Amino acid sequence: MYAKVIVDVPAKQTDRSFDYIVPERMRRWIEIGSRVSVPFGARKLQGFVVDILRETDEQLPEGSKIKPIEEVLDIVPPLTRELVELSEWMSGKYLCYRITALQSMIPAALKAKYERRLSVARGAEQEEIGYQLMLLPDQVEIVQYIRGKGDVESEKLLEKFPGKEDAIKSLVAEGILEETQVVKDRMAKKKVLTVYPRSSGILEEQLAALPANAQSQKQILTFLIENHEPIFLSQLTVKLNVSASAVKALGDKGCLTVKSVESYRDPFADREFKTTRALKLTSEQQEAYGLIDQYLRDRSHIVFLLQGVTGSGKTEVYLQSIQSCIEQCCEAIVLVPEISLTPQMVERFKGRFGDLVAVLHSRLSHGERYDEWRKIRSGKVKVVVGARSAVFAPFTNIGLIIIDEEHEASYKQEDSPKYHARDIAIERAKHHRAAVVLGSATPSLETFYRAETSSFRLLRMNERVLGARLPKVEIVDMREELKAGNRSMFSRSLYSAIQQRLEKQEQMVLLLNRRGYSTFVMCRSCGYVAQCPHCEISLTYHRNSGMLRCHYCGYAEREKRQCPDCESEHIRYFGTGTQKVEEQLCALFPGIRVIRMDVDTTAEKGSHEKWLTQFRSRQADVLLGTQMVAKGLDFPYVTLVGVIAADTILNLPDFRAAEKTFQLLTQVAGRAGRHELPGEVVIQTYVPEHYSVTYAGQHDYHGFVDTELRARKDRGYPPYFHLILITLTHENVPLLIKAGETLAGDLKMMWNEWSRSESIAHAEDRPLMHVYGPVASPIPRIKDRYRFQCMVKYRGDLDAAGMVRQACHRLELAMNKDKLQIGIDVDPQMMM
DNA sequence: AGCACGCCGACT
DNA sequence: GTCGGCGTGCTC
Repeated sequence: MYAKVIVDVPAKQTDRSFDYIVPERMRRWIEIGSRVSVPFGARKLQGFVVDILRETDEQLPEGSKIKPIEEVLDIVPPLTRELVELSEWMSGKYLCYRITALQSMIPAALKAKYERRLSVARGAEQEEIGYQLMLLPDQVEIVQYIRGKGDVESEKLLEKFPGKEDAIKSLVAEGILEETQVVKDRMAKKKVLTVYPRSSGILEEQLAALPANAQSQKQILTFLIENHEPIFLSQLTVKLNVSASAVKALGDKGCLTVKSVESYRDPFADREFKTTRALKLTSEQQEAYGLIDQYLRDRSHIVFLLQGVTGSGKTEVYLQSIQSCIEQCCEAIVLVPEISLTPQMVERFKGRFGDLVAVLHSRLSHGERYDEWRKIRSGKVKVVVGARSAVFAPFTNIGLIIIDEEHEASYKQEDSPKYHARDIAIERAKHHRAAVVLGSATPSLETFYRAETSSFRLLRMNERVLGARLPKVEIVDMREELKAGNRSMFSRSLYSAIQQRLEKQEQMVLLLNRRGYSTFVMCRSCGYVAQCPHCEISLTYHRNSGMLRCHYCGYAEREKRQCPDCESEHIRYFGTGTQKVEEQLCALFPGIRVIRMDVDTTAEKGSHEKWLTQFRSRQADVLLGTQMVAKGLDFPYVTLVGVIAADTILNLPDFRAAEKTFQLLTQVAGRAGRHELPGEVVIQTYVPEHYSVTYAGQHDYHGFVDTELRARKDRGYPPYFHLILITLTHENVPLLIKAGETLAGDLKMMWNEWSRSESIAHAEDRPLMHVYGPVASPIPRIKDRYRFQCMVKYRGDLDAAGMVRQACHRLELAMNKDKLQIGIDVDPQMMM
């Protein structure tokens, strides 16, 4: 019996399976998806079994190098066969290594940790040491130390004997010490002391026999007689306010046993969730739910786009669909953007489905995450709610996958494998014959286009559940403000709107998509602009710390009073960040209470929730922040939403800039007036005539989409063309340009050959491919490496990814040892 | 990615 | 004449 194993080495040369013999004792355990430890060259590595060959004929060809598997690392394989197959699909689609795809599917706790241990070799006898072998005193000491411990981890040994690497090395070389390698998990399973009561009869007997002064023991026995089941020691002592010694005394008397038992860490252990019932659906909701339900019952694959305006009650449709899914004995995955995975969100799911829900989000510790994951793998839960990576939940019978706020950029992973959770969800759903529900008020153009043209089914919900009206939106032209002599960052409209809320004691949300204080620092005399020395990007001024910071690599330097070039003192700070807005608010409205939320104030764990809770309980008037304040928040007393500068995203070098601006404006506008109080929105901009701003002001998604689709079609962007972005980085620019030209040239040649071999029809949708570049990336240098990129645009039935793979492969061969880095992003979200 | 093997310069 | 530099190539 052989196993094909993908080993834990993300490199081109090892990006294939290696064959291993499965020893007799492992045959009943090993499965496709098993995690194993295998010898690989001189090392021992973790790997994943991707295939098993049950060949009985084990005659190996002469000189065959095949080795046996060392160990199967889990009783239950961490991956299902379906996920193993999915990893193959992923590596083809996103051009990543197979192992990278596999690793992204398992919790970090199962990432291998490699450990080397040293022990004294058998045969190295006590007397020999120091005499026959002529060891140094240090070495004798080391050997004695190891002999005393049995074996010692290499790193620990070095800590104990610092600077003695050579002494240890020669001991190993001479065969006195032996080195073994171990593949370990990163995380131990949590063990909890648990009290197991003996039979009730024994307990009652002992209770009667207790001396009168044994109050605590009496209490414990009474409790255990009433609740005759195992209980955690810690829970028992807290509940009854007794000490562990009293429990131990009862253990000695034979009333109970205390065992260390593997347990799940439950991050919600001390939270109680109010159970909720299904709400009555509106007719729109009912219609959407009915159709989803029908597909769940038929068990046939489909993708729905559930387009509902903010406040139309999408979540209730999700909840009832999940209920139906569970009733069909299937499992459900719910993806939400990381930022909206708040306790309130979790509560809605836990409240409805209780213990059947596992929650996966980034705030969990590795251990907690692993425990939630095990509940999924073992079938203890039927629903998982989580951010992007929860799409890999190891369920075996998925009926429904929901992606809320489908248009969110955070569903795209920015490092390898650069997958999009939406693609993964659809691929998995095909396999399980499951339904996918993509929910959004402002669907991405890709999704909307597919719903309009072909494969997705569109469900619409246009009414707000509580009958609340969409808020009135005022668009303020900041150029007019300037003409009228208003040089402040608040227009007259916004100023008076804020004033009014303060008087009425209502709350407001202000959005500015830039953190820090000033966005760039320039010398008025010579034009010098403070830049990061490692990244070609201007530094942002942070007033609190008095530092200039790079938002890409974290570089920081002290603020400047004098120009470093011309020594003039005409250093000025330009642009506006959240810090500056906060300062101005406090200056203009004395006594105003502001909560600022951005990466800088929410770095600390749990601070995000802390701020929101404070704001919800009306301890502040203003919630000021970057886009993180725009998503999914729902505060009854917010009646004003102000966008300080709607153009910040619009000016980015990104073909999705208009789409993102429209989505952001629509989302924030939806924050106002969701309850009884009517809402008002003020959007400040220098380009009030831009269609992304005007359509957002009219809450007109379709108007926006029509215009934007036309623009995309004209310029050859998604959804009409697919993109592949190839980024090359190197310290040396000429070499980089040469590499880029080689790459682009190769790709163009490949396309020409392909198109010549096909009979090209002159149809609208005939396959087509364009190659652009090399050009400098929008951020031309990061961490001292220059960046150039090539862009492939293509449409139709054409294996562009395959061509890119081949071209990059060739480039790597031609330029290997030159430390050229190649990054490939299929369907990029960002053009950086 | 590591790690071993192998071929050339600065030392006892 | 040996130790060790890191270039090259392989890992079932």
